[in-house]
Amino acid sequence: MSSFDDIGTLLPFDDIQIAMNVRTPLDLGLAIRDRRRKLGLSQAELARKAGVGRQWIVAIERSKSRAELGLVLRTLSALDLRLAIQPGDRQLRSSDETSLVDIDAVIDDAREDRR
Amino acid sequence: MSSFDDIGTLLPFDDIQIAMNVRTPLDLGLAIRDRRRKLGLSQAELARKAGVGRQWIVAIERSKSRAELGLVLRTLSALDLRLAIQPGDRQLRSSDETSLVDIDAVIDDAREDRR
DNA sequence: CGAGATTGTCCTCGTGCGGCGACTTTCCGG
DNA sequence: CCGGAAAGTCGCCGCACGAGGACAATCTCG
Repeated sequence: MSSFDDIGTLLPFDDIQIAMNVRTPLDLGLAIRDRRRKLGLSQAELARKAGVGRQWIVAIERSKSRAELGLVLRTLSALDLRLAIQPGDRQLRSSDETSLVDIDAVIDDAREDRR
Repeated sequence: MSSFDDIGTLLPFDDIQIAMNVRTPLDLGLAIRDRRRKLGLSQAELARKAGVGRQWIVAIERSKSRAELGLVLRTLSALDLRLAIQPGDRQLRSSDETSLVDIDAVIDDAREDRR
């Protein structure tokens, strides 16, 4: 799991992160942990502010693949982080037949459950 | 610092969306539907490419609050969309006591299940 | 070195997700 | 105006989520 795939995970942790791509749950976990620490919050505090269980924070920070969206959004909000959708790199036209993900790769991907 | 106070939700659907903020599951649903349409994909096709059930696409496009993160990421990937985390507007210092979300608001928020 | 906080694990339990099949309804072209 | 595709609904079912309690590791200070 190379930390630096592309643009993701860059923008060091020094002070502020300008932006960070989220391709996998791992990316998200790192971002959350990083931010939480910077804000000087404990997992318990963040959990309370975000309205989730403390356990859940632990799990999400360690790249929980199947966390539910609502909680993620609340957590990010509690950390004063924003989620943005941007167009990907691949420039596809209307009826481009690019095999985006495809079932095969997905099944493979589905294998990566925990950790 | 951020020159763009509210980059969210702007940038119409005309051709391309430069960026769109995701504050709620609804935002996500709209973005997905919009993008899918532009790519000329049916829900079934997208479902197959993203490796999710067709039902799930229906649900997510109509703002499903509790969808799981992994599927969302796969779907966005299938649509060639990127998720990015950005610092929020609120500039908090280390031990800022800003009541971010707080349990009360959360319970309230939890009420908004479907639609 | 010990006390308290912080983090991580294990467990149980209830609730709902997500996939799938089967329809129904809406949309759209010819 | 008809027929087929796309979109949406309903029900069933297995399985994992997420909360919370109890504890075990760390960490951090005084």
